[in-house]
Amino acid sequence: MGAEAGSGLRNGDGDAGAPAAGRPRSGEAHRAILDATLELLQEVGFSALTVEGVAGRAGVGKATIYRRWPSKLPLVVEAFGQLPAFEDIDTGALAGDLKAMLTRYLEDFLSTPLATVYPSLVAERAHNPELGQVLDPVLRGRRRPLEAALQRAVARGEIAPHVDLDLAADLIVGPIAVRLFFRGMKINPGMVDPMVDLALDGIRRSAARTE
Amino acid sequence: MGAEAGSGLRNGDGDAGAPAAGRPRSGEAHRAILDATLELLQEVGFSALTVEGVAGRAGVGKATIYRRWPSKLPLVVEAFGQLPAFEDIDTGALAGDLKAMLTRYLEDFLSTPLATVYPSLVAERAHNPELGQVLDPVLRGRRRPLEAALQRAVARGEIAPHVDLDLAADLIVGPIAVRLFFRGMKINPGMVDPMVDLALDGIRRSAARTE
DNA sequence: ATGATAACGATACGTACAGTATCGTAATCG
DNA sequence: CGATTACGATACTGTACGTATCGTTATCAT
Repeated sequence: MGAEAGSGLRNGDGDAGAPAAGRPRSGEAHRAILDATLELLQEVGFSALTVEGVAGRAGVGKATIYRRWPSKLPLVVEAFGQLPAFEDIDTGALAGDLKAMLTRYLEDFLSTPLATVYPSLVAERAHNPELGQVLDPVLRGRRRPLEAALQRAVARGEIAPHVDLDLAADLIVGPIAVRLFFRGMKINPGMVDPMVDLALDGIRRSAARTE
Repeated sequence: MGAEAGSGLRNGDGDAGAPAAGRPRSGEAHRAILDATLELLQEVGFSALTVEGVAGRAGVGKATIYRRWPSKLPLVVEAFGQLPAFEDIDTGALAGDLKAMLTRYLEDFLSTPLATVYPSLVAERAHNPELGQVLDPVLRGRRRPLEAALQRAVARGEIAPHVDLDLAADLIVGPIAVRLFFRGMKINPGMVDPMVDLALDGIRRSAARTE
């Protein structure tokens, strides 16, 4: 459950300390398994991914996989952790930061299996609390750059100090999540600018009192 | 693929027209299957739901299920269609409408399997285009009341006429979707008001010019 | 060197479930 | 009343999970 290899009883390559008797685990096999997992996730998606398929693609026995990961799910979680997340970009202004970061992130969705793996893990977590405990820290780390940009904006005075930044981050990411996962819309980098602008300025007409 | 029973070649109970020879399909069995599907979805979630389990719970043979739905997925889609969606509430003001509708909707998440079924279907659709064609119209219908409330606000002058209402709806729903599905947060009706307020007013400080 | 240990790829196995096919039975139409 | 079709039940095939067991190979301790 650590940040390293998972829940195997042995150490793969990093994390020296215990000497360990017998043949050490092959870091090469470890990487081959994760690479094959990502490849197959991209090709067939999560639900059609089989451990036997991963073993075959990686040139590895099934036991070698089950020796490291207790089931298909933790394996996919670890492979998912290697996919790109938000990357912090500091343009000096909130709107510029957000637009640059989101544009970059959406590009990753076109070149990686993020678009299929992400919802699969989320769906599994919906009725699998254990997965949540492993997945949530990963997801939280992925959006930290977004929170950093918002904090810079507070320091700059662009955001009022009382604003809930956690909620603000959800407001920024929300429309993308909805369109990508719930509505299956194609990803178009041109949709980023109006999205960010609306989240920053709000839906309601600012210069009109209703009554 | 219609709005009725799915893709069976016979008609269940509604839609008179063809006389049909032989024993008619049992509407009772139809309902028992859908009810059992929803029960099991709530109990074990989507991925652990088996057609055999549904048949057993419904007191029905497996063939009776496959005679009406070609596979597990369309069955779940139809069961999903019976779950509650947004309900239009007109309070006379945009903020009131949205807060009331979202509060009501979140309550439904606590009393139905919405919270597990929704992400499961979405995940499956991510790498299953056929499902998207069946699911998307259902999802679009579910949020129509939300769009209606936004249109009323435009007519009232609460929203500037040039605002993209489709995007605005995503901005309203986004934070809930993110928190519920991606972050696995508990549902708290008290989170609705600040959520709506932030989406309406925007993240950026309105009375401050950055430079 | 050599023996103990453990991972390696390969493969066989038991279990579970999807989806199909086939029972004998029951309901509806002409 | 006979033709037709759905019914619940059950047997069947195929696939994939997860476990166990091959003989082999790499590393450590002696």
